[in-house]
Amino acid sequence: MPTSTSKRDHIFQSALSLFAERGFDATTIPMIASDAKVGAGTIYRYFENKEVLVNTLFQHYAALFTKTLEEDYPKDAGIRDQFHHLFQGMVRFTNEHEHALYFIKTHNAAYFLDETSRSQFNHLLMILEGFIDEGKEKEQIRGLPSKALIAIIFGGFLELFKLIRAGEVEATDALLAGVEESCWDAVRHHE
Amino acid sequence: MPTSTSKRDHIFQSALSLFAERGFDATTIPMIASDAKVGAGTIYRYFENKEVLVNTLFQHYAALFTKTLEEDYPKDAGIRDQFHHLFQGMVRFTNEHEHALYFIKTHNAAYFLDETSRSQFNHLLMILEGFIDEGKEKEQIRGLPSKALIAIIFGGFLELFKLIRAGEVEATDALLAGVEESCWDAVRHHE
Amino acid sequence: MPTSTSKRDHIFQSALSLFAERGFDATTIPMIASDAKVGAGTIYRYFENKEVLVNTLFQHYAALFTKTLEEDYPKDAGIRDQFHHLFQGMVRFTNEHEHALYFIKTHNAAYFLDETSRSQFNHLLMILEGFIDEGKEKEQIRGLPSKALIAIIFGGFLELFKLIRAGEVEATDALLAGVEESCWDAVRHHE
Amino acid sequence: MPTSTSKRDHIFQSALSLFAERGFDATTIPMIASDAKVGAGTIYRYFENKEVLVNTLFQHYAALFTKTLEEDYPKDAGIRDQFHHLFQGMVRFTNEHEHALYFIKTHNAAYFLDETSRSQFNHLLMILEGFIDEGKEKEQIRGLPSKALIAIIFGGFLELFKLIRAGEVEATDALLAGVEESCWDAVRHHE
DNA sequence: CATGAATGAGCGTTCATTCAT
DNA sequence: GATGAATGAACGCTCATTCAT
Repeated sequence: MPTSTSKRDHIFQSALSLFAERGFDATTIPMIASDAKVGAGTIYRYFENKEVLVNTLFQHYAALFTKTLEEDYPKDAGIRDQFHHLFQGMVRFTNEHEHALYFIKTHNAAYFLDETSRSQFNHLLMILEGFIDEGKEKEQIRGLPSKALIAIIFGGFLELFKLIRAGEVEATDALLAGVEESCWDAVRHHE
Repeated sequence: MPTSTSKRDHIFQSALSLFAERGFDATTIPMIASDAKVGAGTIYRYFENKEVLVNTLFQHYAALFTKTLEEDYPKDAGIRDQFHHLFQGMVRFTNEHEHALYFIKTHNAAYFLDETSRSQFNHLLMILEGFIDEGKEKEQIRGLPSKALIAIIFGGFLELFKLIRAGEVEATDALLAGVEESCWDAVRHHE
Repeated sequence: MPTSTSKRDHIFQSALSLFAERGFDATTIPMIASDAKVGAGTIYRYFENKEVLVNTLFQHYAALFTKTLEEDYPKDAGIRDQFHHLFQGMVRFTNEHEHALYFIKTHNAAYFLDETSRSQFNHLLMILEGFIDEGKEKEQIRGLPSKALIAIIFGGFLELFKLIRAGEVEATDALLAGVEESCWDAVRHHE
Repeated sequence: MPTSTSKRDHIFQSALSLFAERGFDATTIPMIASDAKVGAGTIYRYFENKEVLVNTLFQHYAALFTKTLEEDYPKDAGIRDQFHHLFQGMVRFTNEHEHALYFIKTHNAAYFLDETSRSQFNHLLMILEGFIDEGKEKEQIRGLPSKALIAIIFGGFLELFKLIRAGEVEATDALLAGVEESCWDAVRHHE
């Protein structure tokens, strides 16, 4: 059992959930260290400094999320099916990595992100924008700024998962389907 | 016009715009003081400490926003008109208090908010939920968790205003109407 | 009585004597603060950081020493009189600024000196080298590398003052004259 | 050839050259370990801690230098020949142990030296003082504090070797002889 | 024996807060 | 009241030292 790998993982996980819950600036290295049950100095064996840590984290989960969205993407299906694929990707990804999407959403414009992180995030945006632009061309998605439409989708989705985590709502298939439908109605073209 | 009142106001305004632009943790007291053109010590004449300042600010604008939404609320009009009233309230409020809604949205789950701030924010949510619940009863709003529906509305609205501030989009009436329609479609009941 | 000026001076003096006694790397900011009887943070009101402090110190005393050497320099006198002037300058300077010359000598090649400090020191060296080169031309100073000759003069002089400070030797005029004569014999041309 | 002895030697040599080049405080244990091609922990098998290491090093080379000066000392020769012997000893010692004399000279007053190191260094000084005192008695060396005279000799010699190492000067026999002569003139009695 | 991952004390530095003016 | 110089706790980070392997 490789101890060092598990230590790096502990640090990674603690940093992810603390950054997601409190934000980068309000999360201290001692906090991460104590949450990960390692000495403060140990963090620096695995990450050059706090900014490298947050960028590594960001890139890792942005890439993972991108992969989730791209995998088995139904290129030739209808817009609605493609939307379903994307929405299901968010659901699956959030189930597997509890804080990751919230962390990405709340930190994607932060001052400390490096070029790699920004372009990683842009790649992610472009996938979503590509979908939306294609839908606009086919007149199946309404003619609003893509970023606003993406924000609506993310906003609704993340809020839903906050409620689920808080136990205020149960994550039934019906609920998920309902929110998907709501988001879809927000973006689709109505005659 | 009493000087001290205007000093308090300067501090208030500077704090609001700095918290909105940089976040609570990245905003220092000297920054606020210099932006407000007062000495750093002066801030402590009006606010016990930084957390009291941010909470006062939060409560003030949450209350003001609440008031804006409640004022002239068309109790007896149809759901769609009520929705329009609320959406227009957001527009008006943002025009009058540029950074306030963004500040509220980005700080409403922060670790430093006290009980009063949290309940103030809950009160705001409850107004919106009241509207949504009434709509659900009349089967004109879809049967989803109210908080998720509110998130979608806020999300879309704020994203729109970010784009406008960034100059990526022009704030035409048509655009505002389009986003209002999108948000409405996200929440309204479709047969 | 301007308190702040005296605080800056206390910091300056404490830093000078600690850097001279322990060296830059072994001197901590808390040490300087406690020696100067100020809070650690106070040092940063007057000096941007530790490197700026040491460079300010270096430049200040290098300039002062330069001035001492240049003042009333007997341009038209003989080499021996010029040497006497320089040696007396060292004596006077060290009496007025106990640790300064030792600090300059031990830190003049340090990695943390900035361009200004280095050129300040080069200017000082050039004065001494100018004297030596002139003497070499007149065949009154021996044909050895100027830097080696300067080192001998400084070395003897500083060692003398260490002994005086340690109380191992009394600073009589006779002693000073003797050391001056020894240094002079080390550099002068003998037939 | 026992491995452990060679490891200790590697550590010793690496520590010597790093301390001489960068100074005690700027030299880290990992630096020494990596230069010596051993693990950082291994250093602690041979030396209790960093201060013990530097003291051991200091005492070792101070003793070796002492031995070099004492070996074949021409007790019955004239003062000038004895001086030549000592000066040649410095040359030989520096050729055999490149950084040792510079390390001794730059660290002989350091805060971390223990009593043994200080007395070892005093012993070295006393040998030189013995020579000087004898010369003073015979009125062949001038009547100045011995330590000041020794400083001049060391100062000139080390400055010479710095220039040689820096490539600013070529180490010819003529140069060595010239510096020896300069130092001798600094200490010898002139009528 | 030798290693290097792990630790935490202590560094340089910032900034919320106090208080003499 | 208003100020900003002064403070020191706490930050991000380094490195001497330990100890499980």
